[in-house]
Amino acid sequence: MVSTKDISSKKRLKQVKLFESAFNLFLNKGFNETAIDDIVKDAGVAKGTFYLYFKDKYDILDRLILSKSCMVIKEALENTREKQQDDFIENMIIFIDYIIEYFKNNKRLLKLIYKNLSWGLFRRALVRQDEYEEMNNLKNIILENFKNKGFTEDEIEKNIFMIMELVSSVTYSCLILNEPGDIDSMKPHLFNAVRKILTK
Amino acid sequence: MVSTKDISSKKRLKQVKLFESAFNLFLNKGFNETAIDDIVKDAGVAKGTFYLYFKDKYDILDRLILSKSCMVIKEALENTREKQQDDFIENMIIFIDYIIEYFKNNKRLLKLIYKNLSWGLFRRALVRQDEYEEMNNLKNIILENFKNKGFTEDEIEKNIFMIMELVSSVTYSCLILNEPGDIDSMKPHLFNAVRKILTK
Amino acid sequence: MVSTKDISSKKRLKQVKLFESAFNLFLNKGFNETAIDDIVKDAGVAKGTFYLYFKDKYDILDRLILSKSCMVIKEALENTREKQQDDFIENMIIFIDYIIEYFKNNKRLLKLIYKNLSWGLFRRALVRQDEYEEMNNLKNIILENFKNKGFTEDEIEKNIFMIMELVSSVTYSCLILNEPGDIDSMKPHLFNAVRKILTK
Amino acid sequence: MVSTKDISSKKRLKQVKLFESAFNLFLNKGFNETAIDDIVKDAGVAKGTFYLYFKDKYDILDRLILSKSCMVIKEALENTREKQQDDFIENMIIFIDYIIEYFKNNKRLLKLIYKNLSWGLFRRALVRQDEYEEMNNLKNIILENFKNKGFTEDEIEKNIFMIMELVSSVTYSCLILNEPGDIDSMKPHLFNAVRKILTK
DNA sequence: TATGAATGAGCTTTCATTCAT
DNA sequence: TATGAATGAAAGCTCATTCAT
Repeated sequence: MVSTKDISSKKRLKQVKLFESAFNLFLNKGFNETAIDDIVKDAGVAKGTFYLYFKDKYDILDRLILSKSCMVIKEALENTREKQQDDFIENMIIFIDYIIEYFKNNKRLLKLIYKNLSWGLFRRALVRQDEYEEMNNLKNIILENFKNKGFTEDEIEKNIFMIMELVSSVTYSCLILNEPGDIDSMKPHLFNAVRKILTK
Repeated sequence: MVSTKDISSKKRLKQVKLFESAFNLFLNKGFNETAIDDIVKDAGVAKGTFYLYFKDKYDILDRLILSKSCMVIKEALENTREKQQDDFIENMIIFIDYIIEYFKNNKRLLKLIYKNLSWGLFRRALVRQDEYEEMNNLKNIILENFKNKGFTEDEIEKNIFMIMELVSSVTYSCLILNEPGDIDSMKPHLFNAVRKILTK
Repeated sequence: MVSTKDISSKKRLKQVKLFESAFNLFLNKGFNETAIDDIVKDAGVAKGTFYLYFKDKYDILDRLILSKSCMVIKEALENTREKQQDDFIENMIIFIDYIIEYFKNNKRLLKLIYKNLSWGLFRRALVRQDEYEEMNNLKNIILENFKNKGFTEDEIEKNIFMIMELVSSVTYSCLILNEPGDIDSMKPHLFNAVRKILTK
Repeated sequence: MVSTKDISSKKRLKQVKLFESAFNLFLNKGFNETAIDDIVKDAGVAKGTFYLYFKDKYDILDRLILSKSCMVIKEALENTREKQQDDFIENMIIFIDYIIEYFKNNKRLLKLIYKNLSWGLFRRALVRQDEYEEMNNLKNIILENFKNKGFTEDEIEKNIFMIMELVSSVTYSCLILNEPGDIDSMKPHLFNAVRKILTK
């Protein structure tokens, strides 16, 4: 006899398999170069099954990007909490550095999610409070600390947004296009800029 | 009697027509949604003629982006020279503001060239000295002035690069995604960040 | 109710229809003059269906040639066995004559498969033992008999090869190009040559 | 002042250049893979000029094959006359061996002209008495000698035709397809077959 | 004679999506 | 839920040939 939970698991299994197959193929072949056919063959399910769980190729990509981005940000936040400093600006630098180092080792993931690694995503990730309660707490701590420095809440949000845009855009350019050079020689200037932006 | 120049003009005419048709279609329908068929029909030439002048759809896009970006940058530089201030940081702000305002009125162009409006492109534009001699002069003036402020040449290049990335990325996000809000309420913070980055 | 076999049959039906359409069109219009479009229209299936069953136009041609060649050779072998003589050389002549007569009535087929009607094909046909068990038996009998005549196995293979090349090439020339004349006035000389080659 | 002959030479020059370019490209890229565009670019003339001298791509191929085949046959005949033996069958073997050895060193040429290297071509070559007077003399000698052996003229022509077909077809198969093996291990059997056919 | 820009029908191939089972 | 055969519009691109100059 099979329990309801087992059926649900079995059902979920195909979805998970499709998700993983799509992820691997997008990373290795690229999004445009991957056909639905490739995904279902890799996942070992029928073509129709794909459309049972996902609207289309862009649907699975979006979900993939959200999932992977959340993971990276969560990791970065956890790492920052572990190494927590007194100076909140330095915590920000640690957070940024973790993300940069992560993508240095996962360039293909960076390529895939680049266009969506932004404040918007960050916000979406923070909103999913059921999954990331802890993130929310941390976020509040960050906000609190900047307020103490004399920033308004609007200023904080906009500055964080700008920093996210700056960092992701520079990281992408250095790691993927090697423009204007390698990320390591860029880091001091980037961190410097971040520090300046965050200083009243 | 038809002069050699006229023949050459006639020849060029089709290329120009293709260029314009592609530009309009890319803007209105989007790049992926525009077929070569659409371009040649709009230009009123045969399909083969397209391949006489362009390698493929990406070739015409690249040339389009380069051409339009150069134009915007040139305009911005000219405008900056006209309104030239004593303070070079303020000149930079004027330059940036011009570009932002330009794209505020040409959102679809921004969408099209976003991924390529970067320092790399700027550099390519500057390199075309025959076309943009004046730009080169201005660039030298800028470099000279920052050196006086105590920046090394490396610092200048990297900071300008970061500012370009920051500005383009924030402009795109605000104008196209309206994220985290409208560009006008972002501007003060953005300009503030730029000023901080450019201050020793 | 539809059995599994019926579903499979239905599936196969389109492939068979494509096969037949391609065969007729190749015969009547020629290979190069036949477009995939022509084939699918004639078969009454969608273009994509063609690529479900065949890699490309050359794939269907190859399979067509193999199938038709096997058929002719099989018929010729069966006919030879029916009219079997004591003298093995005469059996060979009967075999050859059957093939010549066959193509006399199917000149367009000869045109289509000529380049591939060779010892290589013959060997491939013989190898398909599951489909042509009887052919294998006959082949063994032939080999056995020539060995008795004092030929080495190497000699037999090479002589059979040469005869196949000679016959197919002369048949093609006479039937298709009428060069140097009609096949019937060529036959005595051709058979004579074959007899000489097969005589120690 | 330019003489009529010079103009004619100049005119001929482009034709010759086209001929040579086509030959090299057909050999190196293959006939189907060579576009008229490739030929005219290589020859350094305009596209329209091609159609001034040749009907189409097949026209230039035909002329190429005829020209090159005549050359090979002429060389083979000259070589045979030099090494002339008393036995006319052995002269035939020398003639055949020369052609085989020639193509062993020019496999790509063999590939190109194979379908047309036949008795028909041989006859066409012999017919061009103005260009190949000597060939005609030799041909007559051959005919004379076989008549002495008791062959009718019809028998001679048909046997020579069969031998040409046999040799070219076997040579092609061995050299290009390596089927059923290399040409050198085939030669003894081939020459043996030729001798048998030519023996009353 | 010579040019070469222009043609445009034609090609093969892809692939997201559907739907009867 | 799950299948996978079938679809067919649409894509990018080629190239022999023409013709005004």
